[in-house]
Parts: sequence; C-alpha cells; structure tokens
Amino acid sequence: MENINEILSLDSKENTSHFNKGDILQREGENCSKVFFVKKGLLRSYTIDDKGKEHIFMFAPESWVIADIESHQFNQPAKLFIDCIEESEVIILDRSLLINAELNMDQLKKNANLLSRRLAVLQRRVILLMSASAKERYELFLETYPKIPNRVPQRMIASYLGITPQALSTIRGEITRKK
Amino acid sequence: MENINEILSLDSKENTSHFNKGDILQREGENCSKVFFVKKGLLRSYTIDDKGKEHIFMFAPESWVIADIESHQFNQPAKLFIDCIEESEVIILDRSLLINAELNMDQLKKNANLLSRRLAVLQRRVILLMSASAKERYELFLETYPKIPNRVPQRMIASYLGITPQALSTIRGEITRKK
DNA sequence: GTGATTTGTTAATCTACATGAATGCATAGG
DNA sequence: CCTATGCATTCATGTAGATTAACAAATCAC
Repeated sequence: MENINEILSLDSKENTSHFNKGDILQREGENCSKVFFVKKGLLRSYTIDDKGKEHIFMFAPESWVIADIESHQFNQPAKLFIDCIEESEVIILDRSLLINAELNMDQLKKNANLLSRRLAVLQRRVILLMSASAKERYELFLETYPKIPNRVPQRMIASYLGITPQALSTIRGEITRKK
Repeated sequence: MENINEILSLDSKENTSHFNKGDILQREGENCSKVFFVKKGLLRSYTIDDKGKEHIFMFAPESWVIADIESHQFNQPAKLFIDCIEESEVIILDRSLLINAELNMDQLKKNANLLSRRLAVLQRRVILLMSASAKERYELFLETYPKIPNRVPQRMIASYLGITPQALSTIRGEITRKK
C-alpha cells in the first residue's frame, strides 16, 4: 500500500507517537475520528459483539493506514476498537485534516487510489466470507499475508477468519498431517 | 449515494444504453474494465463459485454505481458477473476515463467521498458476516434496503445474505409466525 | 390455452463449525 | 524460584444452516 506520507507530505518526526503492546488507541463509542498511520509495529481493529466475542476487522503492519471508516463516514461514534499487537510507532491524523487539507491534484488522485485498493481488498474478503470454507480462507490468508502469522497469536488469526481458535487448531492439524 | 454525474458532469442522454431483464453486462473472465452507472432499473454483481453457486455481491438500484473494483484495481480479468434484474438504463464508463479524466478539485473530492462511503458499507458487511446470525443479517438488510426486497426474488436476497433460499424461507416463516 | 420451467415453502437428514471442558506449555509477576 | 494467567490443542457434544427431496404456486414458452 502506498505511503500516506506521499499524500500528505507529513513531517513524520514531529507527529509520531509511541505505543506499547496492548495499548488501546481507540475504543468503541468514542467519537474521536482519528486515522492512524503505522510507521513501525502492528495494530489491529476489531469489534466486540453482544456475547462479548472479539471479531478482528483488519491488521495494520508497517506503512498501513487503519481507521474506523464507517463511523467517520456516517459521523457516528466508533464501532471499532484499535490497539497494539506489538510495540508501535504511529502517526495520528485527525479526519478533519484529511478532509479539509489543501491537497493538490496529485495527492487527491493518490488518495483515491489508496481508497480503491482498500475497496478491492474488502470486496475480496466479502466474497470469501460468503463462498469459502474456513480451511480455504485460512490457506488464502497465509498466501496473502505471509508475514503476519508469525507476529500474531493463533486466536487472533481465528478471529480475523471468523472462526474459533479451536476450529483453526483443527484445520492446522489437518494441514500438517497431510504433509 | 451521490450522483456520479456531479463528478463527471456527463451528458447523460448521449451515453445511456438500454438493457432488458436478464441481459448480462459483464462476465467473469472478461477484461473490459467498465463502470456502470444505473439511471433507471436494477443491476446486480455476483460470483459463481467452484460448485456453480451464485453469490451476490451487491445490488445497484437507481443512481448507484456498480463495477468490479477488485479487478480494476489489480488489473485482472473480471471476477464478477454484472446483469440486469429489471429493464434498465445504464451509463457505461470506461475505467480509463475515470482515471485519466481531467477532474477538477471538487470532482476529485466528491469521488473520494463516494469511495469512502462505499468502504463504510463494506466494512459493515464484513463485520455482519463475521458476527451476526442469518436472521439478524436478514432483519438488518430489510431495515437498510427497504425498497429492494419488493423488486428482487427471495433466492437473490438469500444469495446476498450468504445463505440458501430454504434457510431464508424458514427465517421468514419464523418472523411472520411471531407477529 | 397447455405443458414446462422457475419459484417459494416445508420437512428429513447431514455437516461444518461452535461450545464447553480438560490438559500440557509458555510467559509474566511476585 | 513458584504460582497464576493466558495460549494452543484435543475431544465430546450441540446447533445453525446446507443439502436433498417433494410439492404447490407462479411465470414462461409456444
């Protein structure tokens, strides 16, 4: 994914904040509409449903942008939690900055490209969730994000895939047994 | 959703094509990268999986834009079929037009807004697919798109929700019985 | 119109995955 | 160091929704 620095031409040194593993950057219900650019480390966004179960929406490793776009867009309080899986360095931007910023033509076009790319990823995810089995989704996850699994506990991968840690464990068992 | 006419300031009369119910505008595997703006009628996009099963990705009623963004973005052949559920009038745009068009500042910003809104909808859809039961998804679908159900056969709603027509029928049975 | 194909519904079974509980390991904190 | 808490795995059981099939109603083809 393209670097948001290119779009906003930020002086990143000034704006960088440091967070520890487990630090929470955004909670559900808050109406701070921030956008987070990950310089170093690994963040995640997730919801907690009525039964108290976590559902990971996305992982954001180095140079990714993470934010609760739905809440921004409809001006609602955040529905997603965002926290640190690893010690991280993050540039925090206010949404108003992104909207009102005096972006030039080129920056705006790059921004549109970023948004399109993200749309493409989500389109794929929806289709997968509707049509693929848990095993297929896991295998595709490994192909698509080969670096993430080593940095993330199994239960979070399970949560991202929409299954329980137990189910993922069984799937992993099957896969290794067949090799 | 905002009208794409505002963005591209099209002379819509010249560019409008007419299609009948069942006409296919885009097939999987084609690499025509078109974007369709629906002036009148109702389109849908969908995949067909290995087992031959249809999965509807989205409905596009009047004033919506429909396209295979994933394929556009990664320059791959189309993964989605797009066809007409009703007799429709459609403005067909080429992606290159959208990319290279001499859009002014204001148009670019509106475009970014359109993309964000779509992202928001997809974010919600992913979270729902991961955390909500079929019944909950159906009830939320009815709230969110109250006009679509009357224009679309049950089996397509089921396909959009990611369940079988039989399962949807049972759910509908339960709901009406409880009233 | 008549027959044929598509649609929605209901019911009987099957299966992928969830839930709950037990166990061995690791990591964290005193 | 020892204990506590969290994590991954395995197994036994439960369940939402898939599958298959049968049937009535609507729609289509001719």
